[in-house]
Amino acid sequence: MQSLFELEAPVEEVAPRLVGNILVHTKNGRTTAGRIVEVEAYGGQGEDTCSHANRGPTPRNTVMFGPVGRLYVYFTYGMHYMANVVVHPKGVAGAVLLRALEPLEGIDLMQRRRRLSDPKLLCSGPARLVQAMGFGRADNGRRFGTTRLIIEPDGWQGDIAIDTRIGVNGPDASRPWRFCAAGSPWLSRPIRSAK
DNA sequence: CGAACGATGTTCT
DNA sequence: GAACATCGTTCGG
Repeated sequence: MQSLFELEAPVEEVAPRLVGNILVHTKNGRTTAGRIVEVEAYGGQGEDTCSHANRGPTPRNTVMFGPVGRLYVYFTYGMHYMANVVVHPKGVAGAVLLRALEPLEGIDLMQRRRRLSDPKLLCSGPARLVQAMGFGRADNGRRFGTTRLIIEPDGWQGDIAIDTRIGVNGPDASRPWRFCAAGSPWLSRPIRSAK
């Protein structure tokens, strides 16, 4: 990723721009990669009741407040990790949750990590893609832009489908902050808003 | 099909 | 003590 895609902008503007780019992770000499097809935006302190950052900094969410271009990994539901790209719009916290990838490279390794062969189930969900890509707690705060962790532009030009975020509650749950590659067969769930 | 639910443990009130 | 940015399985129509 050359210029971090101008990540220092409002998170709801950065999030759709990340769709179509390729997430690349190299671990123990093996590379897995996938096209980002689904993301969600999460805002800063006092801006978004659905965001971990809403109530201010805590031990868990410190990476969200930190420098731009880092990976924010957290643990939830007693068994799952999820990963975000940290965005830094004008000094406030913000992050883009990675919700689904189209598997492109290292699919055999993804299948081993997931203990599944069905390609549709490898990266179509925030906890699934984290497992397939080999992310974990140790990757919280890791910088993008090294050979180990890259977001690669790819010239992808497709339509963005917009929806409300999945699995959140509260006043801001109805914000249209879920951004998907329109028509992609790799989404975690279908687009609902077109109903 | 879709809806319901249990697993499982960290985080914050 | 409750909630949790989920997943995989089971159950019902």
